[in-house]
Amino acid sequence: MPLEGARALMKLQNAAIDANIDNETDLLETIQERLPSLRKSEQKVALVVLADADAALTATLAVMARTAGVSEPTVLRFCEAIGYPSYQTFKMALARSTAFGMHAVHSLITADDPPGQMAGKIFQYTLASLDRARRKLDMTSMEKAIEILAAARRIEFFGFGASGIVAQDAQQKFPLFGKPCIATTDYHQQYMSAMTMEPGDALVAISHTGETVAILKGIEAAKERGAKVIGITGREGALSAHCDVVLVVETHENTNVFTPTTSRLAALVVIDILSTGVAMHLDADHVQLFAEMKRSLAQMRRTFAYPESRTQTEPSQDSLATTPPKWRKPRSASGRRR
Amino acid sequence: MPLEGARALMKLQNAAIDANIDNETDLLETIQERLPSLRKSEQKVALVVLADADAALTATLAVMARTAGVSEPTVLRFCEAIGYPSYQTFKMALARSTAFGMHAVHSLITADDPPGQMAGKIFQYTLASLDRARRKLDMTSMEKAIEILAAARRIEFFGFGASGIVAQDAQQKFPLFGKPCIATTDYHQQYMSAMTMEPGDALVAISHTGETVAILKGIEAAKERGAKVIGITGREGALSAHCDVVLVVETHENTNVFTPTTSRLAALVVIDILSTGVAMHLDADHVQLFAEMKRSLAQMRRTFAYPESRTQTEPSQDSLATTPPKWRKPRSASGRRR
DNA sequence: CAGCAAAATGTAGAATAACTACATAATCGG
DNA sequence: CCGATTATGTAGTTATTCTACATTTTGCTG
Repeated sequence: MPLEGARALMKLQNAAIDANIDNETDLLETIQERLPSLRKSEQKVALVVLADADAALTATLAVMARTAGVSEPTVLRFCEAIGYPSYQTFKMALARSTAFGMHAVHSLITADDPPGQMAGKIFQYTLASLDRARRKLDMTSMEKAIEILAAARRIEFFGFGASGIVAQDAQQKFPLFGKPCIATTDYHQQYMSAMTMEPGDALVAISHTGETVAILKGIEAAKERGAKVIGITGREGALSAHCDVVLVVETHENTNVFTPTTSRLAALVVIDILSTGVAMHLDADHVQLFAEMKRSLAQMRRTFAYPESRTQTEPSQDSLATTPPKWRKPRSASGRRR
Repeated sequence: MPLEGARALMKLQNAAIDANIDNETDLLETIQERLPSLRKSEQKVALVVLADADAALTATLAVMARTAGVSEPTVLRFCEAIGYPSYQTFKMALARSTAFGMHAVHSLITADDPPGQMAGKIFQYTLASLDRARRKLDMTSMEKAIEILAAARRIEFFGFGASGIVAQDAQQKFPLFGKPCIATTDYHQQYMSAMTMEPGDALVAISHTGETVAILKGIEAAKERGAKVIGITGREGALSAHCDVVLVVETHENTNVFTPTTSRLAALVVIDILSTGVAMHLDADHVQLFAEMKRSLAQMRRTFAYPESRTQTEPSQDSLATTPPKWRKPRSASGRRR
């Protein structure tokens, strides 16, 4: 009797975990994690799925049971244990999570791949990495960061190497919303900038490793001067300790020479989100201004263009929505969403 | 009799088109395109699927038939017409293609969205855009570009604005493989660089619009001096005419103020592919060199790091594969792959 | 280590879903 | 308006999923 109660409770807890499975974590990853908590013959099923997810997609319940060497109901019980009410539901979820082949990421790029295949793998790897970043990103921190940036008088972006590129990208974006902003990729200049910061200013420090000492020095200086500091990094580390808000952008690890660097791409998407978030805090006038700027930039390109192409109209750039933002920070303490 | 033959032929042609459906084009897009060629009651089914793809995923054949107001076999005939042999196969394909919600892209970002939702939409939009770029990218041109870059003595990257960022990213990548390479984002410097180019040099011109006149001037100058020119652009345009190879990176259009600029991200992935392709042309010595460089960069970061984190080892960076590339251009005329 | 309880797995058959052959209705050219 | 052809629906067959129950295995206690 008490054991049954305990089991029921466990089921309930599982259900609670399950609730966020379909949206937020990769199914294959989940199966891997739960493997030890599964029953022996359910594990057989799990291993078959992990071994060849694509095959599992086309497999019928009977086939699945046979290849795993178990009975059909066991397969069903496996589905239930993972958090899906039926075999079909499970297969659908599996189809979704293997869409861009998180699983295929492990089929690394080798020197033997012909170019076409290599390109496909790089795209796949990139997409999978971004998807991972999406799932791992903490929205509460994101909201906090947006609040800080929206309230800031001016914004500084610090970064070296690939992160420097991200900083420069940010520099191109934020001023559009009337937010003075500078990207600095030189150590000395960074330090100088940091020393001139004041309360009400914001510093966005970008460092994939989170350990680059030069950046940390800049952060400390800015912090002492009373500025707010937002960190964008690949993992928790020395950087985290010194920031008001840390955005951890988790991508896949660089496992061999040929795997592309996806961290900068994910960081760029984060910049997109931040800048859009800040843009939403703007009032209608600014949005109008922004729309006009975009339009006239397009115009500028056309004017400078070759005669034969001058007639060609730019269809997309002109159809700019100018809806004023109705949403504005609802309550500053409303961080807890989802 | 002859009509039956014609129909059989048409089926065959459809099958030929179908062959690349699952890999290369988005299913919902395909359904939209084929809509007019479908029979009346099949169209009803198509509309139901397009209206709510997510609902279609969980729907059983009977439910599907009922909501569309047709009979079950009609739904099956619809699946066949779209190119899938069975309802199950179709559903799997649907699950895959809606994984990152190409369909949801049309649910634009509005000022009313709370931050969490906005971030989700931006990620979704970005992923969908990259996926589109992947499908539309021409591998034959890609291979040609890699050949040119691998053979080049030195490489120049030209770009303005967002494309300038892409150029700088390239500058950080290519030198790793012992390929002298410079990114130039200043018009005058571009022109000067172009004028000093020689046969055997390569210019990569990046322009999303493909109409920016300043870039075109640079291309012409480089071309006259006998350099090879590769263009990276968002669509066919004035740029195409002047390049040896054009890489068209198609993303989704910028439809409103808040949609992020995904073109630069897609271009960055293309740079990843190009640099990896060039890296594969290297001999073992260079790969070794590259691996060592990566290792020592990690070492450098550690040395400069804070004391408390010095003990922490960098796990991934050290496990670098050093397999020499076995694949080298198979035949220069073997462009036709896929 | 026997023996019992509880959990784990399998068996068999009921229920449901997908598919096929054929019949009827709609459409179109002459 | 009629016949030929295509489009759609009906009904029945086969395959698949699911459920209730039986059997085996595991683990624990005297």
